[in-house]
Amino acid sequence: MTVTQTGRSRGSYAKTAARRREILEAGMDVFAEQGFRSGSLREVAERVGMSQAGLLHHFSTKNDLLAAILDFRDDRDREESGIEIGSGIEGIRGLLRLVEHNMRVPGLVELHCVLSAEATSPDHPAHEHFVRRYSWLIDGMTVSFEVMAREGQLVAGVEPASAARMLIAMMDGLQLQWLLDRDSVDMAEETRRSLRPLLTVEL
Amino acid sequence: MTVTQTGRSRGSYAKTAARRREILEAGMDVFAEQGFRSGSLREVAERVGMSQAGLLHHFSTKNDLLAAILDFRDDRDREESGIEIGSGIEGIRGLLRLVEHNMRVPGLVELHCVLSAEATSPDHPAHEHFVRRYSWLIDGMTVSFEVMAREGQLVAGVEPASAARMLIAMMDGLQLQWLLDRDSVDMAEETRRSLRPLLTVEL
DNA sequence: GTCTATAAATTGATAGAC
DNA sequence: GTCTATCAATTTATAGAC
Repeated sequence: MTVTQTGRSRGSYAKTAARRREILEAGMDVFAEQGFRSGSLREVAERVGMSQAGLLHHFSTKNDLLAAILDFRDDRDREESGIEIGSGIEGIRGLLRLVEHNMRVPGLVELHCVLSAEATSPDHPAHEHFVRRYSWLIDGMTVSFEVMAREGQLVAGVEPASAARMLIAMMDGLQLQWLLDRDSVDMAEETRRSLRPLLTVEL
Repeated sequence: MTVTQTGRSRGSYAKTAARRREILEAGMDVFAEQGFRSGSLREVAERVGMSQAGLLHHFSTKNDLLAAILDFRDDRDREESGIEIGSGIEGIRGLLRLVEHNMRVPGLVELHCVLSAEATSPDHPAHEHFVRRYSWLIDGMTVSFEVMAREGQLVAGVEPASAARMLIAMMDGLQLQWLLDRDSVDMAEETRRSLRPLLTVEL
């Protein structure tokens, strides 16, 4: 695509991008605290110090903002786990790194917890997103456990598909417990502990 | 307390109780689908065929209705699991019965999933309720696993407190996966499978 | 016990000035 | 790019008739 730059300075592009980013972060906070349905654009706008109409210049509908947030979150997760899914034990280690990082960002954990629960409703604007995400994630982890099984890293009798489901379920359930009482749970340690009886190797 | 019955027939009591119950059930449906914060009293009222003001005669605020729903749900769970928490392997079996029953009532599973996520927010009207509920539940299951450890029903090296946390986390996480795609998961079977490596006995 | 009417607040989105 | 003003819809809760 050829773009003809007509007087629009790099500065204004950068500023707009920075503004979008600010809105994105404020949106994540608000939707984490109140959920998407009951979080308001006005509240998001206030937190970045602008009017609600001003916000809608950057994201033209509330659903647009949600979509941008979901993309942003997925990118971050990929960076933080730093690994392709489905790559044997390194896939599991990547997920554990993500859990460790999550314990430093309660807001993001709350966002995931609240949005994924809301999105179980078929008419929620993020429903399809979460259905796809979980199917992708569990399929990928199943492949990882299959690879591990072939390399003798899995205890006999452990079903790769079940182990994958179990690991993801564990992570989600621990997040809920952690959000309700942060001091009581070490998510990463509990996750490792629950994997140990399934593996013949150390993580 | 002495009550002077002045003309009020038994029938009208029964009718009121039945009405409250109808509202309760409709409320559970609405809050399951839309969450508490964004579910509306009007919608609940419509589903039982009455006006929103009429509903408020039975539950004088929205929070009142929520509190009644939470109590009702707890009673049902106790009945359905049919067992005291903290009683060894029977405690775990009770929980498994509850999981089996839950697969026949998706609405109740969705209600729990959505409300517990919403309630991680400290200013949510159900926050204290869920904090207490989880601490009670995990403490109780910890005792159950401790009893099992003493009776040699636990594999060596399994921490009762961790096993308790893990079991609850697993159940919650599987509920989320099940709500997003009901055909893909057998919650009860997956839960049993995840417990097997921890026990020296059959469930 | 249930209704209509209404108050008072909040919501997402649009129009148009600057 | 941001604002003010505004619309139309929706919310919980109250007042008061029947």
